[in-house]
Amino acid sequence: MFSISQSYPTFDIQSIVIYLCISVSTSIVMEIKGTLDLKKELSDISQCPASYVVAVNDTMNILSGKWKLPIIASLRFGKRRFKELGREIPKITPRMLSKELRDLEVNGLVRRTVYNTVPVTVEYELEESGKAFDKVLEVMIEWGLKHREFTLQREKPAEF
Amino acid sequence: MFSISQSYPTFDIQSIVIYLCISVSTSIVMEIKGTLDLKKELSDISQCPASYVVAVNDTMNILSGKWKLPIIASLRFGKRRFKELGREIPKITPRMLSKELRDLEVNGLVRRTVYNTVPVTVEYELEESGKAFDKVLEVMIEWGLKHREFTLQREKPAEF
DNA sequence: CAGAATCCGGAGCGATACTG
DNA sequence: CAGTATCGCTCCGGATTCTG
Repeated sequence: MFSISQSYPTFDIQSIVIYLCISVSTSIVMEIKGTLDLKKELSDISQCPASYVVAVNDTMNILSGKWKLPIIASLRFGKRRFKELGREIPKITPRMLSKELRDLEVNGLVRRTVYNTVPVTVEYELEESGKAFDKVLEVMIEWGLKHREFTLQREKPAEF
Repeated sequence: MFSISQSYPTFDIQSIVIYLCISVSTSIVMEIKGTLDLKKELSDISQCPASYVVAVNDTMNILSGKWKLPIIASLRFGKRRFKELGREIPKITPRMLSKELRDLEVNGLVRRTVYNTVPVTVEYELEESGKAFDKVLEVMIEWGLKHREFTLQREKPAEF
């Protein structure tokens, strides 16, 4: 629906990598997050390569944690209540479900709605960003399939 | 360069999610990996939705670990020796560098070449899959930027 | 129903020292 | 140079119990 080159003309995968080296060690990322004015950061977002680091870091935060993906996956089918999620996601405990849902909520991927019923009803659903996360999943699948295909070809050359 | 719909016509993000629920809990994935004949798996790869789970799991294995991304990032610039990587990636210890490099090697992302010099010289470089991983990074960046943009707009609506 | 509180074991990672 | 070996800690996540 929209191409990378259109939206972010200065996108250059080459330029990010050096920043990535220092990114995941969380020092610089935290610095940027903490001290920078958010509005200013937004205005620079398509120019500054450092923003790429933050972007990757953001994505990694979503990916981190054992249950984030299953939860997002489950919510893709539509609104879910706490217990429903617990049933749909095998082996997850209420503690983990609660924690991961809160993470996703503060990160703006999931919207939490409380209804004044007795007892209380709580519904979770994906925000725009949560739905857009499909794109990341798609590429992960695509790469994973390709990678497997490639690896199998290389590892069994003498079989034929 | 190639679109998902072309390469994997049966690709359906909807069908994967239910599988994803059980994927990251590693039970089914391990089952598939261990018991299935690899050749058979390869032939089914564009049909079986379970392969999506494995694919995502593969990608997650790459993403896991604090130093995998920095290492890949560093290797994108070309061949590197052990010590060079150690210098380019801040704060990484030889122990972790060694461990993560071996992980990447057995997963087929990095090729390790030993030269018969005195003392020994070892060079690391990205395999095809490693280079192709750019695509994943790109989308992560794209999503991260969009996500930030979207989140900032939502959180500061009354400012104007 | 929708969680919070507490306890606890293991994996992941760091620091340091050593080796072919 | 290119790693390995050992120790120790932190924190993620599981199990269980309790609450508004």
